[in-house]
Amino acid sequence: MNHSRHESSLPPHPPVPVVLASAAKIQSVSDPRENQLLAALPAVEFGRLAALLERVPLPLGELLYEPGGRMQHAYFPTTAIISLHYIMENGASSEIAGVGNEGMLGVSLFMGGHTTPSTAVVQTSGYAYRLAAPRLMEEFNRSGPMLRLLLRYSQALLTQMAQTGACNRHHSVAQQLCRWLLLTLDRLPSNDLVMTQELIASMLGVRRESVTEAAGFLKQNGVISYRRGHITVLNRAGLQAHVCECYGVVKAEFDRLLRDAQHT
Amino acid sequence: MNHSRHESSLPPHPPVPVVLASAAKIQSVSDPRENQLLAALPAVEFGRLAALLERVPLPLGELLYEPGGRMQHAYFPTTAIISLHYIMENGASSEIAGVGNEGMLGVSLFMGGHTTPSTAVVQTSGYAYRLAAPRLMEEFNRSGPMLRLLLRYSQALLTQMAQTGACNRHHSVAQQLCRWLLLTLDRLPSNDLVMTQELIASMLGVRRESVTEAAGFLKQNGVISYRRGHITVLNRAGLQAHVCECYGVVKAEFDRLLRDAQHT
DNA sequence: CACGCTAAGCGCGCCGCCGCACATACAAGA
DNA sequence: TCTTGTATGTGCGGCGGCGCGCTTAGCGTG
Repeated sequence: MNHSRHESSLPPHPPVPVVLASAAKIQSVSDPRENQLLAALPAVEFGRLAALLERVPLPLGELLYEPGGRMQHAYFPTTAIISLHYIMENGASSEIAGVGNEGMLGVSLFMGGHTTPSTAVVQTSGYAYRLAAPRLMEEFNRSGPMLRLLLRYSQALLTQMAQTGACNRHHSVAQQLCRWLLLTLDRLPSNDLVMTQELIASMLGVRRESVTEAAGFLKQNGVISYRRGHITVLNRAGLQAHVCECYGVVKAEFDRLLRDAQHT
Repeated sequence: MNHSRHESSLPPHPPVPVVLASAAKIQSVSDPRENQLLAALPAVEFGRLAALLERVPLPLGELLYEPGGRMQHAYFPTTAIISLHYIMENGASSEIAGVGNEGMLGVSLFMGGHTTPSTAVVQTSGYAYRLAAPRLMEEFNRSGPMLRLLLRYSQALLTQMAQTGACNRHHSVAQQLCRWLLLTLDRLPSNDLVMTQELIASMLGVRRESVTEAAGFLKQNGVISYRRGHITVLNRAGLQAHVCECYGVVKAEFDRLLRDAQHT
């Protein structure tokens, strides 16, 4: 059910250099295949790319892309999570999609627009492999597995965005918080997220106090616990009991993507 | 500014066979290039496709796709408008994107998922050219202008979805109504839309009464007028005065798509 | 021409979320 | 240990949108 690669066997994050707290597998072998898209590539294609991939640390809050900018790299997160935001003229913001080890940042590179109106910011610190835009395009233009994989991922991303939009309209803050926590959990090796309520609020596009209330509710039910900047999920099933259907739809689409990718 | 191909020079729709009311250009030459994507194709590619395109009438309300189904054709609307919906478990629905003569229905065909969780229904009756899925794929797989054009369109669609999602979160029903009217207007040859408030409500994902209220406000300001099932825009600038930024962003992205397509 | 269907208008009370203004913690650094 | 910054908790009034039930009115049909 949980498609993350390891259970909660990791030690809790050291509290101090928060920025690198999630660079969990520092002492383990670092392998681009921790990213599931890269892992889904056939050996030939992966071999071609492996030497071109550059492992980079992504500290919390780093801006990877701003509207109007020009992207130089695609990013394939392994332990990091990147959040795609919209920031509206009045300053209000919403997350429109998240990118973790199941995906990549930079679909606009091969979609051809070169720019998007969204902002990309690191939501959970960690590592990613990045690939220079021209290298990505070379591989994409071979019209082989890479093209098919990236297009397939784009569709999953599309689904995520559409579902998030509908969820914004029809579901409560508590439901959306559950959705967000579950999606984030699926991208993390542990049950502990380094995250303030304020940040979550800006993701969901709601008031910080609304998050406090929803989080308080979950805490009372023993689903989560938290302290200053950390949230620990105690009971995953509890989250699933309160979440709306949107989580399941998005999750199913990502699962399908990776299943399909087996026979690419 | 208004990129529709003709001004409001058409006669008002005949009231009776509402279903075909917008098949406005029945007596004029029918040309696939009324669809702007097809028009943007270089002559060679267009020539290859022209014989494979089949002109079909799309009556109001026709379901072109349902979740879990398998799409057999891509549709390139000329006078019709297709709406992509999400229908949630509790029956609530939201439009996540619209497709008019600026685009196509069926990106999932070449994205590779073959299915999407959304529903496609005819929002404004009219005509479209359809292309059998295998024919679309053959052209797409030539990795030529068609591929680049469709990918570029996918990105515009992505932008539209993301923007709609954020708009759902942060803007009022009145603003969203203006956005919806303007986007629809841009896809129509006239200023008259055949549309009940009930239908608009289900698109925006709000109560019918909320639409009534917003529409009443616009009517009082002389921006629109309406009667049973028809809405006429009297003052386009008035709509733009009340709309949120979201319209402009989506519009700009479509314009950019078509501008880029010139040098494809 | 009268009927009936359906679109549109209206008025409740209600609820969820907002915006604001505070009051409390907690944790890092001096 | 004390200070200070920041994260979290809480309580208010207000408002936008909901759900409901009902009325009014346009339009096609018989």
